[in-house]
Parts: sequence; C-alpha cells; structure tokens
Amino acid sequence: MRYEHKIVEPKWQKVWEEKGVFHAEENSDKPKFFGLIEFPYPSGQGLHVGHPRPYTALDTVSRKRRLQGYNVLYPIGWDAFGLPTENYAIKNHIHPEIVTKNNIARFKKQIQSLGISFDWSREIDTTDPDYYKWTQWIFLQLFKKGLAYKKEMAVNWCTSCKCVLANEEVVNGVCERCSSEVVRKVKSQWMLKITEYADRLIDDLDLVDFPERVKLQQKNWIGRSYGAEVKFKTTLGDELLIYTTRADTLYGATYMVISPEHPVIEKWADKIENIDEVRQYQVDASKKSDFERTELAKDKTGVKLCGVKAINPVNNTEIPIFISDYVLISYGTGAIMAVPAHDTRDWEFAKKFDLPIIEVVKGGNVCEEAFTDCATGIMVNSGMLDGLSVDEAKVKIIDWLTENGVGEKKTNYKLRDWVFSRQRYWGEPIPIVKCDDCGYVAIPESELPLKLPMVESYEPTDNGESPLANITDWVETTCPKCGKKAYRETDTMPQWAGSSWYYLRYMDPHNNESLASKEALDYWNCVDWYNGGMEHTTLHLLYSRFWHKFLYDIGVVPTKEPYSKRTSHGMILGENGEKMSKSRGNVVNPDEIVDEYGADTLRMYEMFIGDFEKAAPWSPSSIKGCRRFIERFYNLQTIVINSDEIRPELEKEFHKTIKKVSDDIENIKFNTAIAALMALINVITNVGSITKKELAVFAILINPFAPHVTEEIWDVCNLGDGILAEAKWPEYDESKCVDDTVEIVVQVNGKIKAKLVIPADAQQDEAISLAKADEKVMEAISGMNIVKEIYVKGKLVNIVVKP
RNA sequence: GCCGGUGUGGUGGAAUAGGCAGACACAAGGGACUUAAAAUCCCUCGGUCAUUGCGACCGUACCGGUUCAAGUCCGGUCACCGGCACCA
Repeated sequence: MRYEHKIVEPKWQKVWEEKGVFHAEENSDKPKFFGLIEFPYPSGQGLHVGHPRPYTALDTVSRKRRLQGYNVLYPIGWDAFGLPTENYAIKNHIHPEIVTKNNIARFKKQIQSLGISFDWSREIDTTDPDYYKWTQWIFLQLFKKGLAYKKEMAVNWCTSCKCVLANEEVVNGVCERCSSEVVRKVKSQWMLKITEYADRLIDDLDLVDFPERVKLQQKNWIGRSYGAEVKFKTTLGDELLIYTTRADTLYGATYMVISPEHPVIEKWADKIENIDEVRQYQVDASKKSDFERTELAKDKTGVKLCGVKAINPVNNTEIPIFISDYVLISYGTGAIMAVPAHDTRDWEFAKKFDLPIIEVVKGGNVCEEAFTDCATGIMVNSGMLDGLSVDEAKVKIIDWLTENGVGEKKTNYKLRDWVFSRQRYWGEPIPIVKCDDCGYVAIPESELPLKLPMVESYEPTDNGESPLANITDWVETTCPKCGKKAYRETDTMPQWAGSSWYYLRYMDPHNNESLASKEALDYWNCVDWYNGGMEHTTLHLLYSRFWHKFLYDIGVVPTKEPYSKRTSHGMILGENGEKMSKSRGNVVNPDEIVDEYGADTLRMYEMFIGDFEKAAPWSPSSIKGCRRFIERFYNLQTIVINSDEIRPELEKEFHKTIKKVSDDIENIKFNTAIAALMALINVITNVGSITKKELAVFAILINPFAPHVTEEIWDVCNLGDGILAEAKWPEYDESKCVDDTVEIVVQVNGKIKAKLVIPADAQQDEAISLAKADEKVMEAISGMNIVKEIYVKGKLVNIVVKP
C-alpha cells in the first residue's frame, strides 16, 4: 500500500490551518514554551534544503511540547531589509518593497508545504512600518540614554561606483562589481555603545544555557583584558598614552609603535624629519582592512618617526617611535610599548628593524624567540622588580605607576562600539533631525513610524550619501525643539537592528501601543529555546543580548537575558561536500523533494542526515531510506490487531524506545532518535503484527518528525479523534528499560577472550568467578600470576596477568 | 594571522561519565518473487592473512604520552569548516 503524500499531506495541512491548532493560546494556565528559529532573510533564490533543518528541529521539539501539555509559541517572520534586495532592485529597476513582497510570498508557500507548526497568525516582517516603528522607538530610547552617538569612522569607498561598500563587496582590495580600487574614507556614523555593556555581556553568560563554544567565542570576541595605561613623555613635549597587559615588562620596552592613524602624527607633522615617508605609509595602510593588517603580520612593515623619541618612565631611557599597521587605532590607545623579548609580534618587528631585545623575564631564550610564558618566569634587568614573579611584578609596577602619576590600572576590551549607520535605502530610517542650533534632535515618538519615502532611484549618491539625501522635501523639515529649519538624518539602520528584538514582537505582534504588552512580556518571559547558526554567534546573538539588556534597564522587559537556551545546527552542504550556492550549482530545492517523496520524508531525512550540530552533505540516495521507513510505518495498518494493550514481549522494547526518543529530542540527537524508531519497526516487522495500542504509541513517537503520515494512520486505523486533539506523549517506566541479564566482555590484559551473559546486578566476585570459569579465559591465565582484576558493572571484566 | 570548531568503513553517521569500534541507514554484491522491470523480502558487506569450521593480527587524520583499558584524556603536527565587526 503506497503512502500517497500528494493527497495526504495537503489534506492535513488544510485541517491544521482551518482549526488553527498551532496558534499559541492567549490566556492559558498551561506551562508555556517559546521556541525560536532565526527568521529567514527572504532572498530571491527561494528556499534551499538547508533552511528546513533548524525549522524541523524546533518543530519536532514544539510538537513534542504540545503533546506534553504545553502552551507553545513557535513563530516565524521575515528579516527582510538588506543589501541583496537593494542590489537586485537597482539592477532590475523594481522597488525593493515589491521584490520583498514577492520573495516573502514564495518563501511562505515553500515553508508551508513542509507542515512546520508555525503560528502564522503572528507572522512579522521587519520592513513593515508597524514593525519598524518599534525598531525606531528602541533607537530613540538608546539615543535618549546617551548610548547612540556620532563618530568619524572609516568606510570602504569604491572610487568608481562612488559608493560605500560592505566588506563582503570588497574582494582583494577592489570592488566586487567593477574591480576598481577601494579606499578607506572617513564618514560621520551613528554608533551604539555596546562597550558599555561589555562586562554584563560576559558575566551574564553564567545565567544561560548556551553551548560552551558559543560562550567562549562571545567572551573572546568581547576580549576583556586587565592591564595598564602608561604615559610616556616624548622629546617633543607631548605625552603618549599606551595600553599594555604586560606592564611588568616595562624595563624591556626598547621602542614604541603607534598606529598610522594616530592623531599625534598630524600634530608633529612639521617636526618629523621624514614626514613624506610617513605620509606614504599612512596612505598604504589606509587601503588595507584591519583583517589584512593583522594577517600580513608575518612580514612586518613600519616607518621610524625621525626627530622624536619617547621616554620610558621607569628608567628615563629614550626609545624610538615607529608607525606600523599591526597596531590598530581602534584597540586600546592606538599606541603600544614594544617589548621584543616577550611579545611575538614585537620580536619579529625588532628582528626586521634590528632593534635591541632586552630580556626582563628569565626562562626562555630571547635570542631565538619571544618568551611569553607568564606563569614560570622571574623578573630580571628590571630594577625594583628583579626577583619577583610576573604576577607580583604586575601588581608592584602598577602601584608604582599610580603613585608617580604616570599610569594606572585599566581594563580593555577588543569589542568595539557598533557602527549603526548605512548609506543605503533599504533599511529603517534613523529618526533623528539635525538642527543648526540644537544639534541632533530625536523626532517625537508620536511621529513614529518615520516611513521610508518612495524614491526614483535607489543608487547611493555621488558623494556617498544614502539615496534618501536626494529627496529634498523629505530631508528638509523643522526642528522638533526650536521649530527652525532642520534636516533629517538620511542614513538608515543596519539589518541587525530589526533582528535584535524580533522575538519580543512575536509575543504580541499586533500591538499599536507598545512593542508588546506588559502582560504578554510577563507571560512569555523569554525565549526558552533558540536555535541558530554558529555564524551568528558574535554579531546577531551579541547585538540582541545587548538590546535586551538595555530594554531591561529601562523597564521594558522582565528578564536580563533574551534566550535561556541556545543550540546550533550545522549547514547542509551540496552533494559535493561544498557549501550550497547558486554559483557552485549544487543547490537542492526542497520543492522537488516534497514533490517526489513528500514533506514527511524530507523532514525525517533532514533530522536523520547526521549529527544536528555538524555540517552534512546532501545525499539524494540516502533520502530513500527515510521514504522506506515512512512507507513501512504506513503499511503497519495492514497488520493491526484489535487490542488495547502493549504485549508483554514488546513491553521492554517500547519503554526503551520511548526513553531513547524522549531523551534524544531534548539533547538534539534527532538522528539517533530516528535510528531507534527504525530499530523498533524492525522488531515489529519480525513479530508480524501490531496492536492498536502499540500503533498509537508508535505513531505519537513519530508524530513530531512526520506529522502527516501519523495523523493519517491515526485516522484510518480509528485510533481516536486526532493526534493533536487527544494524544499525550507517552511516559516510560525506568524499571522496564533495563534488562535482567547483560552480555559482558571478558578481557585478559585488555584482549577480548570471551563474552558472557550474566545477571545484570551481578557483583564483582560473582562476575569474576564466572569469567574465570570460561574455557578460553582459563587457558589464557593458566600458569600466570593475576596482578589485577577489574569489573565494570554491565560492561566487562579485565584480568591483568604477568608470567 | 587571531578566535571557535571538526577529522571514525565505499558513503552519511553510531559509540551516556575512559570499558565489545562501526548501531541505524545509503551504496554495492548475491539470492527469492516476477514473462520482464520496478517495488518488496532474505543473505554478505572495515582491512590483511587463514580456514571445512574455529580463528589471528591490524584499524577511529598523523606522531608521541597517561592508563589494566584511549575514537574518547594530555602534548605536538597536518588538513578542513565557521567568524573576524557594512553579507545575513
């Protein structure tokens, strides 16, 4: 009997939709579960088979939760602002709004064919003014609290397109589209002070259940380090402030390096003897990204500033000053003291420029390489620090620096403030007005949403302003404060803005008074389980934690953290093991799979394909195994016997499977959960029959993975009114999951000699004497001295012997 | 370069907290059924050697270590993947 997926699946999808069975309840006394997947960017390419992996995974969890009696919120929406849509619009002269609408319609149809239990009544779209009204509102709150500010920042500037490029659009220093030279150009940008939250973003990781690798990556990204700022006088009078985590090595500083962008260079311009050479170096450095500058670290470059020296405060030694691009203006003070004996990059630079290397921590061979081990070294050649350990020296030197007013303790972060401006059209307008008298002024909240105006062309302007800059009657306005003529901000927000708070909107998506009602925020509290890609760990995940903490501080949300649990899925790769992409021609469209095998097979295969957390290549033949399983399950209806009990001979098998599937779903081990279900069907097939009760339990276990076929069999076998309406996730009895006897392995000196079936609760003496009674074992130990006997309950006996 | 991760049969993968490596599938080969094919069912399936049968040795990227016992822990090497702040 064939499972006619093309008839059965749409039938049940229609039933679910008509009954609204997946709508989260408003006023429920059930426990709540809020499951979240990263909402998709509706690209022009449509869905590929990678998309359904996380959707199906949390659908499985959500469906299981419903069967366990939870009020489940499992929503979806569209993260629809963004560069590709805008570029497509420019190229094809179609308004991005229309492109977005079409893409969303296509995505929605595709996702709906998979039978994911999303609550479509709560669908959101970041480009909808009723949504971005609240994105703008949050920005205004940040602005009012002083967390949004303007700063001069370098951007990528294509000299030919005359527009700002995303880093991704810059390939090997040239524009991806026109291959012209890309330079760094300074622009005034809106910034958000995420650094103000750096400590809390690290410390509050203790409150959440995230994978350790995610926590580590976020901590390293924030990069908190404890060190000191030290003032160096110079021979030109001005002081230079450096940051170091190794103040203990101050006596080993033999030169100083400042970033090519350091402002002191301009100040000294007429006193630097080789200023032309310095200027040329600055120009060269401006063409490189931070990434390139640190990547090319192997071959150090730099220029010595002739005519000025720095004075080391601990011993008044004069040391040369260099500019070099391995020092970044964005980290610390943009200036470092170089201690070649104890820092790898400084060591390489010193070798290249033939600078002295003074050992101040004993323990390595500084002629050969930098000695960077802090744990074992003892201070030498360091005056007052001699004989101390590195840790002792750090404390003592910072005390000394503080007492003498030449330095102080300082905590630093690698994390930089968030560049929030984009010179683009397809984003949320920044709701700020610039007035000559009042400066930057927030527009009144009553005027939100500040809608994106219609424009003729979405191309950025010649001078790098956003396309909005050309709409004079939109730009020119009046100052909300003084009423005089003022100008609107024409930059828009980055795509991260809308995705930084979207999970809150799902709680109350149609609210016009606030981003969500207090009741909804209190009831849904925070996301219980958020699944997303590892690639979002340091940007989206961190940005949204930042916004949530801010909203907590101003009393909008009741929790410190937005997501209590986070998991990550691996990518689905193309058949050739490479990332799926249009250009590689290895994209698999789920529509074709649904058409040929059905949604249940696709879902089952997505979950069976491998370890959920790891990447896995798509295999067009492996999917057949999942179709066969569905088919075999469907055909159980031909061997049903009318009984409402689980037969004793199958009881243990059922309890074990219930336990395995229940645990594995919670532990994101979907592949082994399905393997257990396949093993159970093999047992049932061998038995040759299945009772109604057994079939019902089996169907409920499979339902979260394959909801259509299980509904169908529930219906055709008259198991009840419907799985969703009445079924409950089955309980298991721990005592029925363990066997009375176990097979153990008997080793002699670690080599397997025999396998024995013994009582599961056998004690050591009993197990060992049973083992020794085995013929092979006897042979192996005869004439030998027994050195040790090991018994691991339920696993093995190992007898260690010597001649 | 820096940060995080991964590496197991022909393939995807499994192996709870150091205890039988290869569960569950896919592919392949053989057989049954069939006029035939598809579908379905049964058998074999890490390598080498050996064999009528019993078996023996090797094997989890590579090199080394800890341990009665290592895919799992430790040190080092190599390869690949993700991120590096304006792709999302």
